[in-house]
Amino acid sequence: MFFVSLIPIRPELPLGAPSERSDAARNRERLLQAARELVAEHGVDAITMDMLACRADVGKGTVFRRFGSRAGLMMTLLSDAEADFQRQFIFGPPPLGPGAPPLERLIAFGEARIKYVEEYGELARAAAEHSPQNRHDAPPVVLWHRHLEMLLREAGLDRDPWLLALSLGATLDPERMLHSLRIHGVAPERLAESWRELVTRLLKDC
Amino acid sequence: MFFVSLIPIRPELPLGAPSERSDAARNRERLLQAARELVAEHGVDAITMDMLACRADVGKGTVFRRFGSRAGLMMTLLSDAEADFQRQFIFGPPPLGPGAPPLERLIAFGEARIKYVEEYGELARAAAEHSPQNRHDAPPVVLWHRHLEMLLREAGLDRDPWLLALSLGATLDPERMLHSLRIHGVAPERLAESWRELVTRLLKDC
DNA sequence: ATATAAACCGGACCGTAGTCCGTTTAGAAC
DNA sequence: GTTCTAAACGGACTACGGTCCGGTTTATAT
Repeated sequence: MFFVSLIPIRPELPLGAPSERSDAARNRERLLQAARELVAEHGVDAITMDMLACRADVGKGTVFRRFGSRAGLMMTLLSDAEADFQRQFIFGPPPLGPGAPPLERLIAFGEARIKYVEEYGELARAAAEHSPQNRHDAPPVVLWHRHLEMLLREAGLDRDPWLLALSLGATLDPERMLHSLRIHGVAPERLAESWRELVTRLLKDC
Repeated sequence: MFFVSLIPIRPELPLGAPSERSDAARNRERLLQAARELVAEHGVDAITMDMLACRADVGKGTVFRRFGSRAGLMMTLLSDAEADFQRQFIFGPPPLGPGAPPLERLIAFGEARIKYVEEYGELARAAAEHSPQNRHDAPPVVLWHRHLEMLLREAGLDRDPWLLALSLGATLDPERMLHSLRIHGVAPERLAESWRELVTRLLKDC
């Protein structure tokens, strides 16, 4: 099977790539492994960039050259899960993938997103922190947005589906859902049920 | 006229208050004036707490004792506008205040919120930064949320209006709307139109 | 006027994200 | 193997939010 990296969070080979130097590659692996270990041990919110540099036996500058920022590191850690999620709603089986009616795909999209947040929510939140740009215009976010917009159009909602998709995206925002789940103790099923109610009502009579 | 501070952002007299010392009062005034000047001169995002302390001729510790945090400072700067907004949708004339049917009140609420963000968006965003707690559970946020929930109930939406209100609140989130307005250049009227479309569809046949 | 306690003050200090730049090293060319 | 250069490295440095604590000021009681 041939895996396409649909919209990579962090394009690793910017198209004219003079292939990575061996020490760089080695350090990247060390950093990623160290990062995963630290996340497993202390949780996303507790790890600092110095910690990571130390654990990977690497200078701080190296960490930042590799990932650009803390958010960039988190995006990199998320990229596999993210690519998988993208594959599912673009190429996967219905109702999440193509083939089902738009309403059902919308419902499935929300449900999948909720599961994603249950599993990777802390990472996703950290990947968007301290930067409205990352939060709203990161490539994966734009892709979800376009997907929602397309489904709305398919369902016959022609009045500014772009902005409406933004509203729906806001409902599925990781930080928001995580807050409901963790702080207010809302059950994931209840979130899903509310999402279903929301999109069902929206698409009625179109 | 007697102004009630409905849900103060920052309760200034915690009910058993041994009344503020005169030097404290003087410093508070100096700080607020300096803060407003700095915001006017450099914009919300550019001002730092050191800058403020320096401009107000006050120690840094004093700034933080007064406001608790950068977000706290911003809340204080917002509190007048916020109290006014609250008064309008609770006591003001219809359709924003009581007296109009729920759908019209919802529409008016969104429109008022958009105007608010146009005017105070940067402050509002800064007041919520770096703290999901502030962003989602600050007293004013809880109040808007309850208001939305009440209107949804009045309109006959009985399936988990609490969560549905959360979704609507997400649509009106200052950071999100500000991003649409400033970065994507969406016209306020278009935001308002989209909001109207959203709530109208949601409340149809209830 | 004086004593006393509580509230307040200031600025040194800390942790963390992010930058800078002199030094090292991989790898290509010869 | 030697030389050369661009890329990568590392860690000192900066900026900023936030904390701490010894000294000072205010208000009150006597």
